[in-house]
Amino acid sequence: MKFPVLNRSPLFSGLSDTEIDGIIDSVNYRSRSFPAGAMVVIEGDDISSVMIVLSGSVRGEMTDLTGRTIKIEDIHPPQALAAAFIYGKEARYPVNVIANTDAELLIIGRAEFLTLMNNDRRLLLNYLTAVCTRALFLSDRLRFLSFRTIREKYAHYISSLPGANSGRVVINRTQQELADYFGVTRPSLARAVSGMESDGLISVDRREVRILDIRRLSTLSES
Amino acid sequence: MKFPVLNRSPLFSGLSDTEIDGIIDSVNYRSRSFPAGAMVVIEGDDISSVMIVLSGSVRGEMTDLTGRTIKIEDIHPPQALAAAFIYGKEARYPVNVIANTDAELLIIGRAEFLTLMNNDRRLLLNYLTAVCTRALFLSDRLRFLSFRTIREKYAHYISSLPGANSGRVVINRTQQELADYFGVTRPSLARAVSGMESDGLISVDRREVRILDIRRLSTLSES
DNA sequence: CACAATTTGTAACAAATGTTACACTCCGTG
DNA sequence: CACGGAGTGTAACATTTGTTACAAATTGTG
Repeated sequence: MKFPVLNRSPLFSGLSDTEIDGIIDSVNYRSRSFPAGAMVVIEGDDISSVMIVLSGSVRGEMTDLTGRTIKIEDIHPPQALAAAFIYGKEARYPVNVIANTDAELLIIGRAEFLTLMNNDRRLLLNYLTAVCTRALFLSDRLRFLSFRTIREKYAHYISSLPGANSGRVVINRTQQELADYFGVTRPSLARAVSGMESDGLISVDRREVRILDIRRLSTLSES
Repeated sequence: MKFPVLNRSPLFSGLSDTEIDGIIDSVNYRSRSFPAGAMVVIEGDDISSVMIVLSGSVRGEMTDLTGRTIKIEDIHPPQALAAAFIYGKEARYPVNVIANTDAELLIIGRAEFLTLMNNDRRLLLNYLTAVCTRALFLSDRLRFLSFRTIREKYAHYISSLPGANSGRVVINRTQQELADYFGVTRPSLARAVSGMESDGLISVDRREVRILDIRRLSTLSES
């Protein structure tokens, strides 16, 4: 097999090694090596290809106005770069991508990847699943960040958990993880939660929350 | 033509009326009428079909813990419901959808719509463009909401506008629109901007902004 | 059981933002 | 020109959140 790592990619899941080889060979692909530290793509570049990390690792970095960089995330084989953006209107890379180590990337033009998807329904469904799941994830995050107060975020969060109707839910994250999820600091979250408890809205025992006053819980943002 | 409104849908753009008819007829579709006020889908329902509004209009509504509803958006012909989520893992409607007026919806099963896309490359590309563009939009919004301070959001916003390199940009939105985009109130935005001006970071004349001190502009969040 | 690491609760103060209200400029209209 | 609306600048005060620090509770481990 040419690129053995691909059979662990969600994009090619359900396909045999032979089929993957056949698909890759049927198209005009390139593979390109980058030495450690090399720029793979520059923020603002047009996204014209699917780029899949085959070996090594790369990282996304945002650039500050002064040129200072902030690391966003590492991308390891067999993940793809900006997979959910490829066919977007005027899609551009939102960040710089730099090789952490010597790295090799598989590059397939966007039109040719479209042909591949057209020829294999499983590949198409795999890609659609990836993009739609990403959109779901982003939309979910956006909902929580758009709530103003921590109380609102917390109220909506616990009411979305299984068991909310029965008035008793269990949060399966640490407070720190939940705070990160909400985009707030942990002490602030703890303060908001204990405030809601002393207001009689909920009753908290560590990760177990009982909903005491549904009506006020939902209207707290207006009072 | 069976459903004339479809030729104005981005999903079918580039296809002739005859082709659209052919595509629809080749698949097992349903069209369903809802009287004004009827529930079209319930929050949490599995997304198993593509649903396109053919006539009338429907609205998305979030439900509060008490049952109070908050209107999210209206959906008019020929828009689709939750188009970017259809193929997501365990995709569920994030909101209730209710008919504003008597409304008719075209319903095509998700697997069958996949077949349609497999048979027509233009349809496939149209759908991919829609989903990816949506992911881009969500990702962009998420970036701004994840900046802590208004100054940071504003700094990143103006530095992403054309002309930022020349040190002079023009914002083509009202202050109110920009404040909504950032998820803050207008007076707060105005205060942050005038604070940055009196700190010598920028010079503002209504919608025209000159960048005076790029270095400090990007480090303001740490001071 | 003793111990360390993790997680959570809480407090005091600083910083940022929301809220409300009002004045001012710009611009189109009668 | 007078008028009104839209957009903007600004101020005072309340509220919320961040920051920092430390204590208490829980969990895992030898």
